[in-house]
Amino acid sequence: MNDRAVRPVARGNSNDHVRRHNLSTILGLVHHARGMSRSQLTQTMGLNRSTIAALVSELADRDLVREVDAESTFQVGRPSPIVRPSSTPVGLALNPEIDAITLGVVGLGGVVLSKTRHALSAPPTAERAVAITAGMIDDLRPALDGVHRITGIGVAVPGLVRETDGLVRLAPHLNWHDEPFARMLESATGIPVLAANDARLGGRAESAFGGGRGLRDMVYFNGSPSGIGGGIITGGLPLGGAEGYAGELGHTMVNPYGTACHCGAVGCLETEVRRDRLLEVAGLAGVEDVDLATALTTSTDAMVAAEVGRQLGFLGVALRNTINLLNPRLVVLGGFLADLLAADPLRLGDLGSNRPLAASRQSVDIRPAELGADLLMIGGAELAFESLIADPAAF
Amino acid sequence: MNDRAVRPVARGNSNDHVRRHNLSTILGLVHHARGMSRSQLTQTMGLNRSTIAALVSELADRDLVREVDAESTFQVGRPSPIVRPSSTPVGLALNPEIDAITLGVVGLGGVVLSKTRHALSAPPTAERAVAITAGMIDDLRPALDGVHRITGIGVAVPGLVRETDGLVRLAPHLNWHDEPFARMLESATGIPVLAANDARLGGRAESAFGGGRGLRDMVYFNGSPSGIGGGIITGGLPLGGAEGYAGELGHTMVNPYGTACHCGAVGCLETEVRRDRLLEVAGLAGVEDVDLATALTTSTDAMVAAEVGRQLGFLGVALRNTINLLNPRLVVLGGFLADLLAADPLRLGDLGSNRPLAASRQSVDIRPAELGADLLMIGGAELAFESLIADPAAF
DNA sequence: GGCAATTTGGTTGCGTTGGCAACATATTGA
DNA sequence: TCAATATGTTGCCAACGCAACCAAATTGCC
Repeated sequence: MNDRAVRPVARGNSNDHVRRHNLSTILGLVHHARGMSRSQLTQTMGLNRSTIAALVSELADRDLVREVDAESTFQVGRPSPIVRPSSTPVGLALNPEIDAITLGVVGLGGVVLSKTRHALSAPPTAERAVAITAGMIDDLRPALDGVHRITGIGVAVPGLVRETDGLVRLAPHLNWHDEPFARMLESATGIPVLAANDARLGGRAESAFGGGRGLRDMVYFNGSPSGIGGGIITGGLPLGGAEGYAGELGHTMVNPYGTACHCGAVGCLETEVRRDRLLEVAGLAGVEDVDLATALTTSTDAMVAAEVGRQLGFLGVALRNTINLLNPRLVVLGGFLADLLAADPLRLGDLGSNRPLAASRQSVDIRPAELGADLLMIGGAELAFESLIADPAAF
Repeated sequence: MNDRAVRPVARGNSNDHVRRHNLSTILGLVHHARGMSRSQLTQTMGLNRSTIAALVSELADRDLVREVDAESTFQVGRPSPIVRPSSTPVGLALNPEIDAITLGVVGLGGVVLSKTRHALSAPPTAERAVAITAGMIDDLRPALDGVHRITGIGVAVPGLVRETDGLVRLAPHLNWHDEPFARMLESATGIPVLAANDARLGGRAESAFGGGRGLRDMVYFNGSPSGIGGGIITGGLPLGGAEGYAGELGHTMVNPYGTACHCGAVGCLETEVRRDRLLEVAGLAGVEDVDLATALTTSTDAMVAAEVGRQLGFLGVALRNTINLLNPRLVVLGGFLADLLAADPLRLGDLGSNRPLAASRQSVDIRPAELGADLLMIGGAELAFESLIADPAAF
């Protein structure tokens, strides 16, 4: 591992890049804010009015944004037209799981237009997942043709994904090992495919449209039935690391005398903090459509309180490490970790003997996720929109 | 903490910015590579020859770089002149410690031109540190005047520093609490001052001129007599977090049954992995100028081996967490952690029951620091050069 | 030693592009 | 009607890419 890759950061900038950058910035702002007035754009970007007008009109010509008259601004002066994302471009978001494959059609602004769930009796192989997805997309096509344009497919994978090429290194519950899933789906559908870890995409979604809107530094912890993952945003950008494996919060060591984890280590967060154990002590094992949060908050059972306390203790260790390491402005807890937070909100606010350094602690908020069931659809679509937003003129 | 700061990332780009960006990129490349040929610059930046020539000549006019003839390139064709950083601009690097204040004069390219150590009998107050530093700078001025130009002062503080304004939140060993050190030194000297945590600056130095050259994702662990700190580089940039407190690797939980730490938590890395304990078991407590690495590697004492093993175990926990969280290409161990690594290099290569996820583990190297005693001078100077490199035309 | 091949530099001028300032105009609330 | 805010249009300027020319320096072959 001595390749010493020359960093491609050092790029020269030319006039071409300027326009690309400006178009990209406008589309990104409009996408994430779901619409802004032209004067707001002018202010935010610090460019001239005429320049903004020209840029917006180019985006409108390409049907990437639409200008609509503002209604009742309640302020003096000529009203500035609102620039909204066009509904023409859509991203497809895919989430293969052990018991189903979910495909979403998502518009700019993170609007989920439709969501289709294909139930499965057994975990699919990569080949089968590709075939099923291709079929689902074919079924969608009549409804999309002529109205929408697909910009790409973003896959939220419950496992480790090499983001450079979408190789699924390991998805333990799907039993996928080194499957070049993105490439496979790309050749089956002819649509550009990007893939990433599901929790990382959840983090991007929360950052763009959830509790992390406008924040440059946040961490998302996702608690799923099969484990704990995470997504980190620093400096306003998702933190990927060398190959896109960053954010594995579930494998933080929280208990040296804990259980052995499938990853080969001992006492990982995800071996100690588990949804199934909470269901078990709450007497909800096997029940469908459980409301874990209310079950935990209303329980008077000492066993439940003990297990909640135990798990919050371990979660606190991971929070402490993460806050010390990354100094985020916000930590978002999603999935069953939000239920755990609801069960004892004060516990994580203080963190007791797991206190991060005072300075970092004072500037951080710990909150439940705002986005619900559409989280992974929105996150996946962020991937699908990535190249569109990076260079709108190319579309 | 609900300020929801609007991210100032969304900046428009104008033609002015293009030139600024290009000048900055060239100066940054030349600084970090300590010289590149013009044709290399042309290739790396992807701009036209004439453009590079014009940009380089502007930098040369401002005496920020110098073009010298290349000697013996061993390849056909007209040799391309080497663009080297000029020695005129210098950054001052300051490192206040409990027993001394060290001030360095550093040229572009990270070349330490001089280093002055002012020994102290007791830890200085912030006021006294400012006064001493101002005196040291006055003493330097005759030698600098007419030859060098000071671009700024970068302070490496052994404590938590709010990087936005250089407020020292807490430097436990200096006993500083909320001292606006950067502002104080700025008004005393009239020179722009930036301050940051010492380990973070060490990480920047290793990233720019040490083992991390050219790598976009690395982590630096620094083991000092007073504790363990760290610096993180992701995507080629130092990771600061919301207020610049990121990188506190010393407060990762490694032992839930460990010692209480001054930070209020229990079992932090820096309470379990300590230089003084190593010195003690090696029978070197109180000895001056110890060579801990050789002492540890040559020792046949079982006590020494046991303590080394114990500490490497805890260090392994922190490494595992960090590698899982950040997926770095390289982990650099500095200070006494490098000695610990030397004592048993294989142990950290494997990490045993503290194995990071296979994918992240396969792509990471763990190596000792390359930069020696000048580490903090070089890191501090990086701060001092920051504004110069960001906008060379302003100087 | 001489010559071709190769690589890069120096200079100039042209064309393209994007951003900005200035002017005139439109819309709204008080 | 006025003040405030915003848009539309036009002409100018700065920066860069590129092409074309010539010059320079080096290697390697004859």
